[in-house]
Amino acid sequence: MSEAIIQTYTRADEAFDCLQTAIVKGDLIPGEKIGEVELCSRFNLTRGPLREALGRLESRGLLVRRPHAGVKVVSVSASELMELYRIREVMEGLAARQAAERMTDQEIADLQRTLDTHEQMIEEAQGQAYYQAEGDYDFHHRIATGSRNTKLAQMLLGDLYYMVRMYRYRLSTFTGRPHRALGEHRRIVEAIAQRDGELAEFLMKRHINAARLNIEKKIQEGELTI
Amino acid sequence: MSEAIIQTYTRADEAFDCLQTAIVKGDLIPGEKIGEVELCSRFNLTRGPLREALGRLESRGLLVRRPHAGVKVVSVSASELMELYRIREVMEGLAARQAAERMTDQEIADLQRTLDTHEQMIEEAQGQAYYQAEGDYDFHHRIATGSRNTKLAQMLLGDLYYMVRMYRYRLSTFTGRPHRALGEHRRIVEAIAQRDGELAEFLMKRHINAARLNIEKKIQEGELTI
DNA sequence: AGAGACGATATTGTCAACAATCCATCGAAC
DNA sequence: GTTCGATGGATTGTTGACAATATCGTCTCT
Repeated sequence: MSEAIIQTYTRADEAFDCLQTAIVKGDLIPGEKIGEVELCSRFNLTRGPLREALGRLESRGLLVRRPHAGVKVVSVSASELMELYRIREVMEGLAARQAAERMTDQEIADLQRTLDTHEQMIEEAQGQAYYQAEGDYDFHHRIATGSRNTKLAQMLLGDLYYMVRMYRYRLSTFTGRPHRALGEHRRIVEAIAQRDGELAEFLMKRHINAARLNIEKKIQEGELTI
Repeated sequence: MSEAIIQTYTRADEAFDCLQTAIVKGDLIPGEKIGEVELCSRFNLTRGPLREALGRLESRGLLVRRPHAGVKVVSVSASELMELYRIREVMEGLAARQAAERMTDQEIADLQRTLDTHEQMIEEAQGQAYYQAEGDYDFHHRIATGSRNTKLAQMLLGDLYYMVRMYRYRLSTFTGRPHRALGEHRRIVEAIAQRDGELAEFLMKRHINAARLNIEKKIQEGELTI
């Protein structure tokens, strides 16, 4: 019954979640050395589960560990962030194509309704970047799971998005092209609704490429500093 | 100044490597439940480092853990294996394109020499699948690192290849199209040498797609059972 | 004064014992 | 005979203490 839902959470899971959100939100500064005992007292944990969580986070690339030297949050350079977007481009392109082939009509309808609420949020917030970022995340999340490709969704949602979101929180000023992005989202969903996988892939790749170029331009103009 | 800095090996690293190779080589059967103490006695470890390694392996998707219930090696279905190849297709396509843009002339020359030795191995072994598999792995490994895309290489070499190799060991009979694969490898390297990233991406995607179709056909014909 | 070496200290890596939880077997009731 | 429930055993999760190692400060030598 509800037993299937109740996943008994272990201390290590708790530690993992705490650390992950702390890293993403920027509470733990990249490059800074962190002591295990400090982390334990900060999150009310003991070192056993903490070390297990550290192992998981290291394997996901969110932090690096040198034996006997401590852990530090990974610091990603601007060029590395651009590389992340290149990876997103091809992977989410695949996700969009497979989503067009496999999403149920129900899911597609939900997705379209979601875009409506996004549009409303944008108009209400009038430039507030946060909602746009959340809406964008929501959209890509649904496409990833809609691909029905377990490993693909796992890599996108478990690895890449957390690293990208790390930067969204940090440079709180988001890309700032909400209307344009929403239009691109709409066209992608349209292609998915028509079951045109090839077009969906093309549009998604172009969408992410545009976002990358936008960030790249702002960095070169000095508006964004990483 | 190379990374000759001896990274002190910790017990957890040792456990991680042992378990990973054991899973890949098939010493640990998918689906089977494994006790922690059994693993400890098998690899001469204590439970502390072992649990840390288990956390890493779980986060990489090589095994699943249910709290208080034990761990088991992940069992991937045939369709999921095909999904893995779809992911490889787009990611290695990107790797090939970036490799064409960024590999040094020296690396490309090395890569071409590597293919020569592969050809020799194939002729000598005359159908021995093992060498072909190793050569194939070697080739794709070099392309991934040659992309100079740290995260991309990490995802390919750290996640995907291990899951794919898991199956190569298990169904010891490999794809069995060594000459054809070698020819495709040669054309990819040729494109890289000419710095034609677009062509390299196209050829790499077609190469992996062909491998996927080959395996898919054999599965449908009943020659391969997963 | 600068550079290298040495040692103290604090931090990490490891271990073995304790507590919490699940699974299987056994028993009883329908 | 079958199904449901409880209890015992085994296994996992957690904890705190112990051992190994890197860093930092100090000292000496050039």
